[in-house]
Amino acid sequence: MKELPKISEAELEIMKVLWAKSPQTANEVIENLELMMDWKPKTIRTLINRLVQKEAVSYHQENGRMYEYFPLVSQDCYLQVETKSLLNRFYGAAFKPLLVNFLKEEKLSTEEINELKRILDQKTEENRGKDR
Amino acid sequence: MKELPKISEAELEIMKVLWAKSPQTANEVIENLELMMDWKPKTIRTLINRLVQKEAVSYHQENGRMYEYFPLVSQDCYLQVETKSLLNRFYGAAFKPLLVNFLKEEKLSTEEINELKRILDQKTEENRGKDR
DNA sequence: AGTGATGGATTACAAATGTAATATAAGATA
DNA sequence: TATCTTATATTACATTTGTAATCCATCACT
Repeated sequence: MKELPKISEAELEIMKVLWAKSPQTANEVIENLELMMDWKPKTIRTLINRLVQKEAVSYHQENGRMYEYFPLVSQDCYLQVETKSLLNRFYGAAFKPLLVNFLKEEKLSTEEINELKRILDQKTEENRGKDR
Repeated sequence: MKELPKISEAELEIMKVLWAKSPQTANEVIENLELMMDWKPKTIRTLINRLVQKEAVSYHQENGRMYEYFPLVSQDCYLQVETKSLLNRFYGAAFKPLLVNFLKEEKLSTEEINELKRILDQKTEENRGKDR
């Protein structure tokens, strides 16, 4: 249970790129992001460096002079923490209203609904015997 | 569809207090928060003022010289926006993985599971005929 | 070897945020 | 009415974030 570094909005874009594929050189990350984000290359390098400082990202210098960057925190881990944080910010741990709101608001395809139901069924199973 | 003001982490604590009960005077808000937050009264007033500037909160001067503050944005509205924002930050609108992760991680009581299933059933109904 | 290009390190600077203190004005009090 | 309280308004200042530009070292080329 290590402390997760606080990753800002802009920095998160970098993380997403590295989560999608890693390691990547700074230039690769820049190439990926320039399209979407309209950021200057220098800006992107700054963000990468900040992530390194925060120990959310690290790098090694495999072959040449260029670094290859890779994430130190997993997307899963981060998502969990962020989700809980959203919850806590709102309800102090009462997650259900969020979920309910969430489900009601989103337009889900029949297939998606079925997948979610399957997950819920599985949780019902998990509860059987423990939950009484 | 008005633009929702960006509410910071600390400011959100104020909002929570006002969402729980409003209107409240600054002093009431302070009383509520000093326990939880270990903030100086002046700090809390600053936060309230910033929320007023951002038009997330307003006030009227009902009886005495003290203002009574109340939220201008509803918790529901804010929660929706924030949830979508969390989604977008992670998946760029592909919400399903979040939901799945969410459901998997949380320990739900049987009753809660059933409530969620009911909602999903209802959505299945809504989709019938439209979704094919 | 000298020079230019380029990656990485350092520095810059405004806006937002966290965290208050000081100043002011208007009731409460003597 | 002069003064003290106290609520509100204004100001302060460090840190984080967004958004880069400049500096420095090294590799590539002539």
